[in-house]
Amino acid sequence: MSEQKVNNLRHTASHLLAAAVLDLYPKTKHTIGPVIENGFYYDFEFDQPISDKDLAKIEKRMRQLLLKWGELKGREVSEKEAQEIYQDNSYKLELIDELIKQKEKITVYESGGFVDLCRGGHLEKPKQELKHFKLLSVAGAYWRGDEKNKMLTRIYGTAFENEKELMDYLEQIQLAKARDHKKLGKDLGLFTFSQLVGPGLPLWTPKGTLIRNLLDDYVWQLRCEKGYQKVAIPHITKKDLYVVSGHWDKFKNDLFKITTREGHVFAMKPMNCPHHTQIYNSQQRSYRDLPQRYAETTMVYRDEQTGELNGLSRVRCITQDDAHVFCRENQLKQECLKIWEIIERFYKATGFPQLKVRLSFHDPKKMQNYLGEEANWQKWEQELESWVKERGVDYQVAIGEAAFYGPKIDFIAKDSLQREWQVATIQADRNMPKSFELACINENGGHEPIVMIHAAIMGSIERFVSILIEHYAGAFPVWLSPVQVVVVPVSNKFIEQAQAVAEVLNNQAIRVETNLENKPLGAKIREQSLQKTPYLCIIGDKEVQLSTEKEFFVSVRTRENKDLGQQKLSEFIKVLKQQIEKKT
RNA sequence: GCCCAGGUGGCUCAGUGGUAGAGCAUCCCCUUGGUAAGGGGAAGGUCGAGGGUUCAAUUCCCUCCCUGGGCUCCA
Repeated sequence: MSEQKVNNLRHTASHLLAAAVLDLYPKTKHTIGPVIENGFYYDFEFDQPISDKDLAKIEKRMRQLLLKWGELKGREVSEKEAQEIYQDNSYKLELIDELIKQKEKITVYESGGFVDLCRGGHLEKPKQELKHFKLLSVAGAYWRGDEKNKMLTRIYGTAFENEKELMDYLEQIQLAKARDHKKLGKDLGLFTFSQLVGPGLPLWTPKGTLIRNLLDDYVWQLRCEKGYQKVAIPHITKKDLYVVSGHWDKFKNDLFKITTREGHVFAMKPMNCPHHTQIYNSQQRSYRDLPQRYAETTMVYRDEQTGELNGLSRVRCITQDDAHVFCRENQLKQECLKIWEIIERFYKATGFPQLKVRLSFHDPKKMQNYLGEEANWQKWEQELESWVKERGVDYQVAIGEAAFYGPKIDFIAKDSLQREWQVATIQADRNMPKSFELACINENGGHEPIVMIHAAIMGSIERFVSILIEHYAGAFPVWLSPVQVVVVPVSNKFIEQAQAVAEVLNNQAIRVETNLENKPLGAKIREQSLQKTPYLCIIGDKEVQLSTEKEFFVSVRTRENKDLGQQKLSEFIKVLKQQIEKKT
């Protein structure tokens, strides 16, 4: 089905939704109802609260009204007529005013007695073509997306050309729910939240911590190869640091502030770059010492509004795998490309071989949001774009997505449900070096301003782990599995042998557990499957018979329900180690 | 922060104006088993917190806390 047709389908459905709502709740004011990815919505001002329990009723009315709907007939109306139609609807009047100001034609479309301000694009035969739609949820949304405006009630829905596509889509939503990291994180015992500790402050269990550390160790391994050095900084600072960096001005409402007993204002660090500049600036730097590459995985703290918090995806304490490179202009490209290389290797190993590249640029219309001169921004952005072009990768440009201090190369991963997540980032920054007067002594003995690169591979470890959990539905690759093997005796006659096998695995640095519970094998297999442990080693009479003094035999079973049969323990360990080494 | 919906044992959920139930998990006993749940028993909850209405509140009302779906924001 063509994209245009789907859009028309959904656009028509949104009109029908508005018609049904006005029919059921005549005092409602309808506002706008665009088509979005995977569906449509319509925003209303209701005179009474609407909840998702009302959706079935509205959907039913939509189907009733549809019986009377023919083609939506469009016509141009005069300014006066338009204002008359919507005399009681301030939202539509605002839209009409805008059309007038922009000297655009005002058109309305009508079907089944329902008239809506619209520029067209509908189905020709709604009654026949609009069959497979569903209302999905109710939400609040500010008029025109501005929090200063009134909050309206948004109804989300979707429509497809045939029943199968609709059902597939609804199933997709269910699938996503089943692998929600908040659910799996609990089921797999990776992290938890405590009401005493507070919202947005995850607590990591031993298993979850293991995953965090494995990921972080791998990032460090890759960075180490590129000449990075670890640094460490305190988690609070005098406010003065952020006044100089510009963060105080821009983000002071989002900082956790601390007043000392002597009345000085401190803040929990919301990012690390200003601290790192002070390490760079702790001594005079020769051009020979550059680049200085500092890496630090550390938590930052941001006073996010409670409504913005969500599982691990959005938290108040974020672990960043942060790095800052301080270098000369002529080293910038090479350093950025090194980071790019790290990013590619890391995402390949974590199951995202294809990354999309996004250039996040400033918005020329909103220069008040950025430090520095616009002409410079353009120059810096062209520079980034030229490197990306040189590498010959596809990319998109996102206006207004830059950091306030510089443009970014952002990397976007696509997960197994085809959802996209912004992950790694490389940012070239001349503003903060200027604010902190970062320089080096160059070949001529002069002070030369330097450039600073901000680079995160995972970005936020919390968020990255949440993406990984959902990407793998909790079935992590062997190298990341908190428990790689569970050893299970068929009955307690074989406990001793099971423990001996586990010890061998443990001595080979395999993460192994034994399951000696008083339960039948089937129950233990079920547990392995639910916990997504990659391998189960089964020890029973047959394995004991095969085993010798020098060599244990085990029966191996995978979490994918495959029986790999009896094999030598040493052979199994070899296979395991290969998988861990190759990170598969 | 804003709109809507929720919060009942560790988990998933039922239920009621007269202070609570199920399944799974836990613990104990029996069973000693071969590829997704063996059987029995016990223990476990001031029904998110505080206030109000009432003879009586987990249930009705208010405030707050927390969670979810969105919106706004995101260095």
